[in-house]
Amino acid sequence: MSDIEPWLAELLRLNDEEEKMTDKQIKIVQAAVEIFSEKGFAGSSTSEIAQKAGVAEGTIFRHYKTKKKLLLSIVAPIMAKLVAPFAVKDFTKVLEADYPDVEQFLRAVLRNRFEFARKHVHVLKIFLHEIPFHAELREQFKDTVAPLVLEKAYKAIRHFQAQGQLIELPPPAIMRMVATSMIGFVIFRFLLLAENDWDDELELERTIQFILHGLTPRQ
Amino acid sequence: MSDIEPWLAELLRLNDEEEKMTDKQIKIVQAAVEIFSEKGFAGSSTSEIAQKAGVAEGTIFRHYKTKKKLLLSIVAPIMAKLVAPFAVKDFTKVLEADYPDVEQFLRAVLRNRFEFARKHVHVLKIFLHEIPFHAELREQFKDTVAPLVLEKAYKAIRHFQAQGQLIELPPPAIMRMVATSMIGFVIFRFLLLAENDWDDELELERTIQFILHGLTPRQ
Amino acid sequence: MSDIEPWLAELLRLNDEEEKMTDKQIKIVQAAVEIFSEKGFAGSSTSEIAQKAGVAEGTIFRHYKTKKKLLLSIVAPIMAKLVAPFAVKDFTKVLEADYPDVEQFLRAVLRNRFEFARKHVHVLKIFLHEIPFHAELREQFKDTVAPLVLEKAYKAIRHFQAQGQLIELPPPAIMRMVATSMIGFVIFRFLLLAENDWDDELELERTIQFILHGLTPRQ
Amino acid sequence: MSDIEPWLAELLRLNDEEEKMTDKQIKIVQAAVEIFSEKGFAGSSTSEIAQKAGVAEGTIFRHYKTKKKLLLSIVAPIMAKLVAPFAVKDFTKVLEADYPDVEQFLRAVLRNRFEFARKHVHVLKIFLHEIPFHAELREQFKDTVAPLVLEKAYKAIRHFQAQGQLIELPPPAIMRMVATSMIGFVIFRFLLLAENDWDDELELERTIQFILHGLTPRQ
DNA sequence: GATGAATGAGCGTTCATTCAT
DNA sequence: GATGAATGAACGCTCATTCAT
Repeated sequence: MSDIEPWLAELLRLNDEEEKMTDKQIKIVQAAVEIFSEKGFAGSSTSEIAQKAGVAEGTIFRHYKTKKKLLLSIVAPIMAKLVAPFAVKDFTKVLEADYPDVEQFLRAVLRNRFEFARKHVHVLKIFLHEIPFHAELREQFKDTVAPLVLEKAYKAIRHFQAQGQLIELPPPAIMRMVATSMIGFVIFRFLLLAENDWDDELELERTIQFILHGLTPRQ
Repeated sequence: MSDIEPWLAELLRLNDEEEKMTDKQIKIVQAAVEIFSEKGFAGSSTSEIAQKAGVAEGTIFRHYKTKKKLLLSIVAPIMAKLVAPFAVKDFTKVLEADYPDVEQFLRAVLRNRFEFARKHVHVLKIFLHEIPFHAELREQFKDTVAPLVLEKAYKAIRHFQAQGQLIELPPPAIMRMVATSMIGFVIFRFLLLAENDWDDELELERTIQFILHGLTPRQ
Repeated sequence: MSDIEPWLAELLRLNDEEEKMTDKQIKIVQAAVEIFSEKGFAGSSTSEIAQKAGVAEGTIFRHYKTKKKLLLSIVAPIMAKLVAPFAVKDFTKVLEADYPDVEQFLRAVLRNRFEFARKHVHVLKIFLHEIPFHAELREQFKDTVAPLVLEKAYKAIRHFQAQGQLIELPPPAIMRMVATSMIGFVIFRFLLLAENDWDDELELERTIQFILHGLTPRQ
Repeated sequence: MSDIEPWLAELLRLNDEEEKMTDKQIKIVQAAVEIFSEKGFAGSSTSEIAQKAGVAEGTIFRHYKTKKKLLLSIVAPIMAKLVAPFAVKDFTKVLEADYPDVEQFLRAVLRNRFEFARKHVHVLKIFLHEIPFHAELREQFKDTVAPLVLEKAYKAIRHFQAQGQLIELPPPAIMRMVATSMIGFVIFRFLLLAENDWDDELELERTIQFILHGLTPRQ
């Protein structure tokens, strides 16, 4: 039995097909993630993936008819997972019950997605890199992922605006500020940071405070 | 004489080698920028570039010994330009003389870099895409570009903190928030935005206010 | 039980091994005939055959160790069948008893082989196509099939020449004319003809008359 | 300068592009003809052709974008050449002036096409083999080649029928008999014959007499 | 300086065949 | 007997790069 990494298991569980995956198939995905994230899709060769996975090159094509389908099988599921927290049905109830103020809500979301990013850095990196070059990904994002999360996010924004906890900017503008700061935080933390003194807790809190100060009314 | 696009002229002027560039060479760079930005470096072929540029394949290699050097000749100069505003010698004097408060300074910088981004979207897109895959670019950025701009930026931050115009966070943290919001704004505007009602002036101002509220002390 | 087509049953009966053939084996042969005849041997893939036959790829190789042996198992038997009418022992007796004149003999042979061709078009097409590329087939034809039929055919030709019913050309020449016209007729009818008004009976008779006029003495 | 074989020169002259063909290109075509005719199109590999031609594999694809286009560039021109004798404008005049009786006409055609076949055996073999598998070839044959030759042939047949030199069968039937015997002769001579005592002149004359006796009225 | 034919390594993919289950 | 995952050699084709003209 091969050592299937936890993040991979979780990502694959999405499809409910994980069961069917053979040992070799998992090794292929694992190798592909590493190599794609290191060299980019177009810069990676299937022979290199096969070698790293310890399988014959033909084996890759038995499971994924083309190199591109291998990419999509890795990258497409991440999108659903990425916005999963917003997919709950009774979103408004959750809001009211669990998050009395915007700070707690924002902190919960940021923390949760930060953990998610930590688990899936490699796949997220591939996703960010390849989305401009693959129409299928862009379409999936625009048609199914983005609308879902935006709808819920705007609902939350209007909810807190009604309570006077957020300034009266149009929800898309607020959304943009928050998303930008969140994504910027994640990119900085996982893609740029190489070394030094960095305290996740502290910086996360600073980012939250920055967003809150930027978006809450001064009394 | 070929129609050399203004942004290209400006970018190339950097090297002070513009003079030496032949008509064909300019066409090559122009074609390469278009194709690299559309398909990524690894996904582009030199033959396609040659075709779009209207030159023979060999001509590309006469001017740029390798495909990679062609990329670097396009992408490397953008880095210097990107941080040019911070390269003035008497930075402190400029600060004191021209920007009495942080809002004006931030607005000036953001506006200026926004114009720059508008001119160089394609090259910037290539730059963002390729920097993770090319050590030379990363090195150049870390060794020459980043230090210069960070030094000046920290100086400015400390300057405004000393005047009580910025909250007392460590300069790198402040820098991160501002940079994240700026870059996020630019990416959103130029890479994601497809269509709709978007007012550059308005959104720029909103972004500035967001940053300011997030980073200035409440009285 | 699979629907085994009559022509196939007849062809396979040759080997006296028909009994041993499993259901799956028959499906494999059936699929192989269709695909070989449509795309040629070299242009067909075993995986496509397996798919069309509804069996696993491995199953083909359990029964026929190589792709080529599958071809030969289909094509080799057709040769024997092709010349079967000449394989009767007391050929001269049959001639004297049943065919008083050359016209009746020729008509009988042509009709009979025409029916045979109708039944086995696909396999015959494969045979014609592959014989130049497979030494085994060529050898089998030259060493066992051709001699047998030629011997009998020459006997018949000499028999009718002795009776003054055929002109005095060397038997091989006569054989060539007849064979050419017969094969030409069959190819035209089964491989070229796409559409139109064509009356088998009429054209067959015309062909017979053409051969007879060409080869019988004018009084 | 490479030794360009005469038959190849003649075949290529068709296109009036022969001039433009490089030395290597000719070697490629020459090697392709040999290998295709020996192993069939699907059974040949481009690497083998390159090796035999003494060029790099890439060179083949610089001149012929695909393996199939290489095949077509060889096989398509033969069709036009094949029926060239019927392409003369004033066909009826030629008939009346040069061929007072059907025997002379038939002999002229047969001899001429026999010489043609001698020159182009290899390419003709490829043509015969590949026509069932390539729609382009079939279309070209049905749409442009066949109609032209049939029109002229039927004209000649009716011409000789009007003079009482041919029996009153429908021209297509007559055409079929003649074509079958001609093609059969050629195939027998060039594709089947391996060795022995065979006198071209004698056998050609026998074939002509066979056709004539089969198709001319007995007085 | 510019060309484009030529190269050969390497690409993604398919293939006939094997073998543990 | 039947399966289908696995193989790795070979396929058609593209690539960045060279060099004689």
